[in-house]
Amino acid sequence: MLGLLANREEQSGYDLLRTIERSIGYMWAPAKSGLYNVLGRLETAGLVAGREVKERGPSKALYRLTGSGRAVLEAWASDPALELRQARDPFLLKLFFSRYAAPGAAIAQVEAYRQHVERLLGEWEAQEREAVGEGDAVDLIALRYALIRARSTLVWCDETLETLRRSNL
Amino acid sequence: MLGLLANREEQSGYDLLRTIERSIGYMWAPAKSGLYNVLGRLETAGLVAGREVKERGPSKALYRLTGSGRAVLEAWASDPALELRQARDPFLLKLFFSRYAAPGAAIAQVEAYRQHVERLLGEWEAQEREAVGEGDAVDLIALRYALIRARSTLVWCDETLETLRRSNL
DNA sequence: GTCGACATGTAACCAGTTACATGATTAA
DNA sequence: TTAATCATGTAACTGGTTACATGTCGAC
Repeated sequence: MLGLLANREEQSGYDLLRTIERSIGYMWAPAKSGLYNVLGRLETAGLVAGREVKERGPSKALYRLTGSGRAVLEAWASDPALELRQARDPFLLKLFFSRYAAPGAAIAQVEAYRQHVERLLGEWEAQEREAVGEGDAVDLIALRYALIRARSTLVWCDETLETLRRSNL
Repeated sequence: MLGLLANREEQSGYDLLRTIERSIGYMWAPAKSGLYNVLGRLETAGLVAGREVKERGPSKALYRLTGSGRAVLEAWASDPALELRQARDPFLLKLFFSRYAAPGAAIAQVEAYRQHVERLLGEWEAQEREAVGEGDAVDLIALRYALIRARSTLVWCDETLETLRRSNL
């Protein structure tokens, strides 16, 4: 949240939701209620400052980053400690236990997954084309991660489908 | 849990923890307390049956899958619906906001991440060699997913490090 | 006599979700 | 007049986590 507020002057919770959709949505997208919740807690902590605004449309609160908010953001971004979290993929877990599935189920699942990844890849490639226009190299680094992963996932899907078909699963 | 109990006769919570470590640990590994908790709830639901055992060592409960447990497992494994969850990667998020980081911080983070992924890759490759010996093709499918991802992540790390060094970040 | 593996849990907390609730304004 | 977009939240729940608590047994 702090990062999203850092280079833009004043955004409402609603604005932030759309900013997220257009930028980091593919790696971090909170639920609406959660976003408003953290915004409130950040304000209480003095890391962001909000002001009420009433102009054409329902009234809203516009938030900006405070000095201590920026300090916290910079400390976090500079901290070299890796925050690792287990990559939990329910699709993969189900596939692992596909020996207990009905015949053909594993193939159907991988095919559906492949289609899903292909759709995501298309979206991210579109985002990449936009970002290249804006010349924002850092945005691209994170996006390229998603792209590379998606492409190798497709390779894995094809390999896996072949394996499954050969063993009649 | 049901899947892990399906092809093994009777395991204790402790046994399951080690089974997880050796098999699906790289994609799903609950905390101890959580595991005992779900085991209890599965028993209440009648999906697993436990019996108390006292033999050299502290007393323990051995669980086996019940008939309805197996039915639930098979239904889940056969269900073609994709359970998708957002891949949230705090490392990537931090990198995205590395413009607010101290000079050199981004490079240090990617280097640490690269090292971490390389270590994981080594573990998984060892696991792969073991599994090939046992000829378990389905275990390998899931593991190959992790391997392919890890390898492409390393490619991305190198590409990213070069980009960062060129732009003096 | 103390270390490590075996073995099981409780309590408190945390990050985040879904479902629900409310309402203003604008465009078709 | 109806739907879409703007705008903000509460309550309940879910799927976990960490820290703590307790103890047995064998090996060295």
